[in-house]
Amino acid sequence: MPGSADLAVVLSGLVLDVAPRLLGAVLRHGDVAVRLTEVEAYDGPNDPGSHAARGRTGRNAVMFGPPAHLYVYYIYGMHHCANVVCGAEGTAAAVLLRAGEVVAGLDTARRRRPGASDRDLARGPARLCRALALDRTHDGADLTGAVTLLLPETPVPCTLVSTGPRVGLRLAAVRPWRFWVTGEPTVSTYRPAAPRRLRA
DNA sequence: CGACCGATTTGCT
DNA sequence: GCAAATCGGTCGT
Repeated sequence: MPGSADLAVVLSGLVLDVAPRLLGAVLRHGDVAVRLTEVEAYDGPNDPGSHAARGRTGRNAVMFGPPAHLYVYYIYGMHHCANVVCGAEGTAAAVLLRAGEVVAGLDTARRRRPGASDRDLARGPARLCRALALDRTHDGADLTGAVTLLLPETPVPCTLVSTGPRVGLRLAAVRPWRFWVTGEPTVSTYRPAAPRRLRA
């Protein structure tokens, strides 16, 4: 039976091994809980698509810290996205939590996402943060306090895990480091990275 | 200090 | 299908 002590051990592994093991895990904040159905791996400074690609900065410092902590960043002036820090301390690997299914606190999640269908409540990285009310104040939080992560008792079998290119990146999007539970309706729709607008 | 741009979502055409 | 919304991180002058 996986206790909280095991979490950091599991997450300290190689990010490509850890990412699929997060599928089916339950992330809880307050009364809202989300079962993860889609994640994306980022491999620290070795990965051109990672926030850590250009070394440690004020924003990404948490990525360089110990595993089993939350890295939450703010983007596009209006959205938050949450990652779970993986790998040994100093490796700066992380797994972006792209989508999930709300399995508890449905009413609270619906209030936070007015107009959204239940399926869409946490379908997308920024939507997931909105449903769980995660923001920059949770950056660096360990996963045993206000926010918890519970690994599945039995991992989602690899026959039910699909992989594909990462979403929304300009660089290295082609690496098949996105993992999702095959057939899950809460998985976000694939969108290739937007082409750069030509400058006049 | 100024300019550029992003691991997105939403709404309108 | 496409562009707007909106701001902090990062880099160049």
